[in-house]
Amino acid sequence: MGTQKKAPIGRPRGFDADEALERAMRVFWEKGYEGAGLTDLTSAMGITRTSMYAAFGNKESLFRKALERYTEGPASYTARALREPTARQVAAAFLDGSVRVTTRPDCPAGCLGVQAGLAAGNAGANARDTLAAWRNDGVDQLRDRFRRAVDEGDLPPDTDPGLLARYIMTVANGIAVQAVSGATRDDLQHVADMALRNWPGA
Amino acid sequence: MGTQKKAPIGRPRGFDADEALERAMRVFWEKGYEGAGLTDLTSAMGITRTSMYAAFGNKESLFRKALERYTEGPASYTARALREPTARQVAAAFLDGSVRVTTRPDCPAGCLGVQAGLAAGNAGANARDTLAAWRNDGVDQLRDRFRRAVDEGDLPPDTDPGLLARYIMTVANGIAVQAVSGATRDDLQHVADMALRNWPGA
DNA sequence: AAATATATGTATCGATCGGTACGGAAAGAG
DNA sequence: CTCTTTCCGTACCGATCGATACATATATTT
Repeated sequence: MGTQKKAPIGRPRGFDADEALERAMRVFWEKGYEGAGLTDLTSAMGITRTSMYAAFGNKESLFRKALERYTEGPASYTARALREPTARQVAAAFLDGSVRVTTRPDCPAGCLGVQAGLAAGNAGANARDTLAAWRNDGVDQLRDRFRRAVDEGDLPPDTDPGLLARYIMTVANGIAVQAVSGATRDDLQHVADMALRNWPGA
Repeated sequence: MGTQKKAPIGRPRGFDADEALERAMRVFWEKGYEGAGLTDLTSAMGITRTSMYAAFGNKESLFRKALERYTEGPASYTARALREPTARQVAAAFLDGSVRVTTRPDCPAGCLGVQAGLAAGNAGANARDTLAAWRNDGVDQLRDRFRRAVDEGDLPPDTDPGLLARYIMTVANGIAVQAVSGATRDDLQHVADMALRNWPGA
């Protein structure tokens, strides 16, 4: 008994959709939304155009799913950082995570959420807006967490949680740009440390 | 006597090349290298494809010239900042300039040197590398200036000029990303101020 | 077995990409 | 004037863009 998964009707797909999405994420990460062609994507995914469209809809929705996977995979340090006990530890974990992810030797340099589409033509406008919303969502999450820290007395009462969140995200975004410019992990870890030397209240 | 400019032989061009380059720069700034099509560029420049190729070579060299114009125009705050008397003032002028340029109401949001091509496909690889070199050149200039400040006793002798330069550029790059994410000039000015609170030695 | 439903592979669509061939137009040189 | 040089406008090139039509293959359902 229990929920036995019934085999879906029709011919089963001949590839692992998760694995294919992972590959697509890497391509978007490395080449950006507009720079990643369907040929790049499908050849990296190991499937044909037809299979991609059947499984993921179109390029734009493939990109959105790839961004979700990025959020829950490489960028999961964000959610972990938010659970740190103090605001200072939240900020440190967030920046350290940014440094590590943007300089992983087995992944493209930089951050998918930044470099996949800061500026775009008509074809990439939706992806660009999706990414801007993604980044702003990160700021909001940090702000809410810092607001709680103020309420709890973890941060001084005159602290501006929104400003602090914007500041941390700004440094993280800058780290992503520097990573794709060739800065090393050591370089950026020192930058992240320096960015936290002016932490309020301590 | 004197250098009297002799009219060039052949039909004179019917447009202002500087003005056309300025327009092209705006398009690259707004849409990025890959996102800016020849149709976007030439229609904004007010000239035909043929005239563009005759005057600027091709898309890539047009982009390089547009980046030079950006350096000497909107991004000229960098050269001015480097001439400030103290390292602290250099850093403050550089970040303030970043904030102002990336949030000008009459220009696209963000920084051309960042958003025009962080990630790119094969077609934009050269532009991406050109931009990375441009950003790294900025870091080098800041580092040299801070190194001089250490020599002059303006900064403590144990200061790492390269780290300080990387830090300032990281914040500036992050400001550019945040500007294109919708952050306001006030938001980012506060971020810039916060980034300088941990200035070494004072 | 036949019927149905989904996946795959090929071959291609119209649109757009960056780049150009070619002929006419507008200037100086003779 | 004619000749030469350069610029401009049209019309077009092959390549690539994202997306699809169609036939075939492989599964479940009846």
